[in-house]
Amino acid sequence: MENKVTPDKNTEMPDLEVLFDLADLFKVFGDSTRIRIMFTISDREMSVLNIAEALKMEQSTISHQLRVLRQNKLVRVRREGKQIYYSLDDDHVKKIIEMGLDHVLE
Amino acid sequence: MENKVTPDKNTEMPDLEVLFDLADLFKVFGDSTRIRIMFTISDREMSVLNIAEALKMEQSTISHQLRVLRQNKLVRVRREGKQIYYSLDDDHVKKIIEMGLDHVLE
DNA sequence: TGTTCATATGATTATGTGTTCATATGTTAA
DNA sequence: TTAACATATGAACACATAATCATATGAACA
Repeated sequence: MENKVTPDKNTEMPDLEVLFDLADLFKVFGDSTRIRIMFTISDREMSVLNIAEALKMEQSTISHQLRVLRQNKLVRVRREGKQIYYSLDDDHVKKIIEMGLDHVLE
Repeated sequence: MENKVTPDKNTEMPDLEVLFDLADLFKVFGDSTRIRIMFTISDREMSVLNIAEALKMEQSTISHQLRVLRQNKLVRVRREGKQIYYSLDDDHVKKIIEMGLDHVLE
C-alpha cells in the first residue's frame, strides 16, 4: 500500500528561488490555449499553421504561446523548409498534464 | 524501456470544458505564495497565523490564498476553537508538485 | 532579385490577479 | 455581555498577461 502516513519523509522546503521557478512552470500550464496546444502536439509534431487551424485561433496567438512553451523548454522545435514543427519536449510534460487531469476528473 | 514511441496510445483531446478546468487547476499552482503555503503545510497541519508567521506575510494575504486553495479542493480544513488548521487535501497535490519539481530541478 | 509563404515579434488594449488596508464574522473566556 | 483573539472578506490599486493587429524576419523558388 502506498497511501499510508510517512512521518519520516518530511518534504523539506526548497530554496525560495526554486519555489519561484516551480510557480513559473505551473503558470505555463495554467492557460487553456497553451494546454490545448500541448494536447494538439502530444501525438505528433505539427507546424504552427496546423496548430492554429486545429484550434481555430490566430497564427499570431499560437506563435506567441509557442514562444512561452519554448522558453520553458516544454516543446521541441524542428525546422523543415519554411515550416517549423513543434512537438512536446519529453514525457515529463505529458505526465504533469496527466497528474492534473487525474485531479480534475476525479 | 519506457521511452519508445507508442503510436497506438494516442492521447485524445478531452472536452474543452475539461481543458479549462485543467488550466484553472494549474493556475492555482502557478503562484509562489500558494506554492509556499502548500509546502508549509505538507508535513503537518497549521493555523493561518502560523503559516503567515512562517512565511513572514500578512495574515490577510494568506487567508485570501487559502481560500483559493480551498475552492480548488487542494487543502483540508479543521476548526479547533478559535484557530482553523489547514493541511494538504491528499497525496495527489504532493505528487503534482513533485512532478513539477522534477522538471525544474533537472 | 523579387515574390510568396510560414513564422515571429512589437505595441496596444482589455482583462485577470495578488497584495494591502480596513473591517466584518465568529469563537472563547472573563 | 463585553473584550480579546483568529480568521475571513470587500474594495482599491498596481501589476501581469493573453489576444489582436500590423509588420518584420527568413526561407524557397520563379
